[in-house]
Order: sequence, then structure tokens, then C-alpha cells
Amino acid sequence: MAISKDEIIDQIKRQILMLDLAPGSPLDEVSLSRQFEISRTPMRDILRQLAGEGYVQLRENKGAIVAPMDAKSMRNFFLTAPMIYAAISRLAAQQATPLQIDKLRDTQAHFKQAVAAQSVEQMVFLNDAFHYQIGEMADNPYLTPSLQRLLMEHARIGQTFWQTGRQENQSDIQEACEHHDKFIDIFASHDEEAAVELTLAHWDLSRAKMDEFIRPDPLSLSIDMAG
Amino acid sequence: MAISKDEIIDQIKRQILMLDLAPGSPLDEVSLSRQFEISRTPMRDILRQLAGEGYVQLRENKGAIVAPMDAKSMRNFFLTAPMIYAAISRLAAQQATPLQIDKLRDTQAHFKQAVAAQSVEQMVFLNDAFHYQIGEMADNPYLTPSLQRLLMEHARIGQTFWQTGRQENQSDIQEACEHHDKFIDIFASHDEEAAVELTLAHWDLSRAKMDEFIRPDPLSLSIDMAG
DNA sequence: ATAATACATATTGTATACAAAAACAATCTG
DNA sequence: CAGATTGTTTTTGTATACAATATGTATTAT
Repeated sequence: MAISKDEIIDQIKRQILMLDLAPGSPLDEVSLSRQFEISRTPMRDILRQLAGEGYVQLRENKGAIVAPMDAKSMRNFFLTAPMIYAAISRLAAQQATPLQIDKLRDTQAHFKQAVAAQSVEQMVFLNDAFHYQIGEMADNPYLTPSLQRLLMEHARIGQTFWQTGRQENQSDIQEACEHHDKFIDIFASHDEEAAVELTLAHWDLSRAKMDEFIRPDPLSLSIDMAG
Repeated sequence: MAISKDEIIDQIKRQILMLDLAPGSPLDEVSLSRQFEISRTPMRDILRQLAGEGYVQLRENKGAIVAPMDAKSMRNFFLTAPMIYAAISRLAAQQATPLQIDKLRDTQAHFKQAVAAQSVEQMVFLNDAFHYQIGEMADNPYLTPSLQRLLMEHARIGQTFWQTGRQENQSDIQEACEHHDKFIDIFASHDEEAAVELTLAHWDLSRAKMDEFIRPDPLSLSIDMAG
């Protein structure tokens, strides 16, 4: 076998986060197992694990599909994210260890490189990793599965945030980056209230862009009704 | 095959909830597959699914164990449960459909029978089912996985609540049962605030008994230090 | 022409054989 | 006797063949 099971899982996760695998699209066991050069058995294991983490949905006798993104899941996302994010941040501020903070600093360094390089894929992935590590600091097995699903959805909905095409995005990305630096300082000083406050600010920043993604500006072209 | 995969999953879940399968105890693929008269492949599927729902933990090359119950997970449970329960109840009050409320009434009827029959196993199981159905009303895929794990832990920690041995438990069980009736009325009238309030009262009631389970009254026997 | 049914094909589910890894025991060495 | 090492046993991981289910297509009857 060329690559390990965990690497395959990471690759598929990344493809889902980047929308390379579209929400709702079917995942065929045979073609996937051929693609990664393993047999169907371990590939089925992988799909089961991805289903457990919310990345895919299994349907009895009908195979797996990438977790869909419909109006209802959007609504639930916006309803739930601030509460869980705030709770996770508070716990992280309580319990963060020096080792974990160092690891977070490391991720943030890589994140800054991605920002400098204007690599959308790297920014999406490293931002996800940054917040996932905050989840590890919180170290709460009851909240982690919710956080994981929220971060997946956040990455998928928040694509446009990192697009460097438009000038106005640059300053937002910069501000998000500064938030990350502040997160690190706050966790290091175990300031719970500041952690919650910053979390909500960070959420508001990203939320505006997500609204645009969901309800983009209408096309300016006039349409000939005569057809 | 004698029984279906879902039934096997339910049976194992029930055994875990009832502590018939002790936290941390190993689950051997071969003996389990022999026990349920299926081959290893579908049994591995089942273990993967149970792992995804938090009932068991998978360890690379070392098989599965029943989700452990250590001091840390207890702490996290008490920290997290009220928040998630309250959020779920609020959403359930917002969105409950008549059909779902009927189903909840049905479960409550069975629950009352279990109370009358003083069947601990049935009470634990139907109480879990009742609150699981509230989770379905909330219909929020980001909170559901957290709720599921909390309910599992609640059932395991809350065993003593339903023990009918001591007289004082009877009135608590009765009160919990009345709470359930009130839940149904509140969801039917979509009263969010009342739902949250009742949820916290219900939590407080069960919490006292859980404290006893974790930190029971010390044995009254005097111990001969001379050994 | 449309609907329904039967057939063909593709895809998932299961069983089993084999490979790899971990756990255990016994032997050897210092 | 303690510790390490090797060989055996047990358990998990993987590959593949076969069965069952779902899907698509063509044919037939109304």
C-alpha cells in the first residue's frame, strides 16, 4: 500500500472542505478504493469513520454521499455555532497547556505564510486546523463532535472569505489573522471572559462574508424577457 | 442471519447503557460475531458505527473498548449537559410537530408502565428514548451528536436514580415522570422559555442522585486498623 | 403511446481466507 | 533472580469471491 489510511482520510476531508467533492455527491466504494490503491474493505472502514465525524452520510444499500448543504443545515449552523464556539473557547482558556499553546503558535505561523502566499486552499485548511486545535484544548468529548461538524460546515460556507480576488477581503483576512494572535495570548493568560468576547468578534467578522456566500449580489445583467 | 444489524446495535447500546458491558471493557470482534451469528465484517461495521456515536472507542490494532468513564469525562459531563439540554429543549419547543408530540406521548405512556412495574431496565431505556426524541424534535445535526453522547453518559451515571430499593427514590421518580408530562404540554404550546426552565429543573432533580452515585455515603463499618 | 413487468447491470453487503500486528510465554543470558 | 529476547498464540487488518439489493433498460400488454 502506497499511503496510510489516515492520509487517505485527511485527503478526502480536505477535498470535502474545499468543495472539490460537492455536497451531496455520491462516493463510490470501488472507484475510491481503486483511486487510493486499497481494497474495498479498508475503504468501507474509512467511509464509516468519515460518517461518524459527519463528513459523509451513509445510506443503507445505497452507498455514501458527501454531507449535503441544504437550507435547513445552514439555519442550524448559524443558530448553533456561536454557542458552541464560545463554550469551547471558555474551556480552552481554562485548560490550555503550554505545549498546546506552542502547537497553536506553530499552526498560526504556517497560517500567516498561507496568507502571505495568498493560497486559498492553505488558508482554509490551516484556519480549520487552528480552530480544531482550540477544540483539543477544551478537551471535552461531549462538545468535540459538535465542534467538528461546525468547523466542517464553516470551512465549506466560508470559502469566499479567503478569496483574494477582491481588495476588501484583504483587510478582513488581516483582521482574522490578528484575532488568531490574540487568541493565543488570551489562552496563555487563561482569561476566560476575553476568550468568549474575542470568539464572538471573530464569529461576527466571518459571518458577514458567509451571508454574501449564501445570498450573493444579484447579477447586474438585464435579462430579455422575450426569450 | 437471525436478527438484523440494527437490532444488534440496539442490543449492544442497551447493554452499554445498563452497565452490563462495563466502561473500558474490551469488545472482541470474534466472540461478538459468534454471539450474534454474523461474520466479522458486519460486526466490524457495527463497531465502527458505535464508535461514531461515542458508545465505544477504537484503538488501532488493539480492538474496541466500551467508552470509559473516568473522572475527567464526569467533570465534562456535568459541565456540558445543562447547556446542551437547554439548547435542545428550546429548539424542540420552537419546532415540535404534532406527529412528534404524539410519538413522545406514546413513549411517555410506556415509561409510566415501566415506573408502575418498577422495571429499572425499562425505566432507564425509555427515559433515554424520551430525551432522544426531544433531540429529534430539535432537528439540529450539529447538536445531536453531543446530545447523544450526553444521554449515554446520563443513563450510565444515573443508574441509581431508578433503583426502587429505597423509599425516597419513589417520589423523585414520580417527579421526573411529572416533568415528562409537562415537557409534552410545553412542546405542544411552543413555549420556549418554559421549556428551558423545566429542563433545568429536570436536570437539578437528576443531578442530586448522580452526585450520590459518584460520591456515595461512606460505609458505616469501623475498620480495624491493626489488620 | 404509456405503464408495468421482467431482465440485465451495477453497486453494496457478507463470508472467508490470508497477512500483519500485538500480547503472551518460555527460554536464555547476565 | 532480573531482564531481555525469541517463538508461539491470539487478535486485528486486508483482499477477494460470492450473495443480495437497487437501478436502469427493454419489451410487452393495454
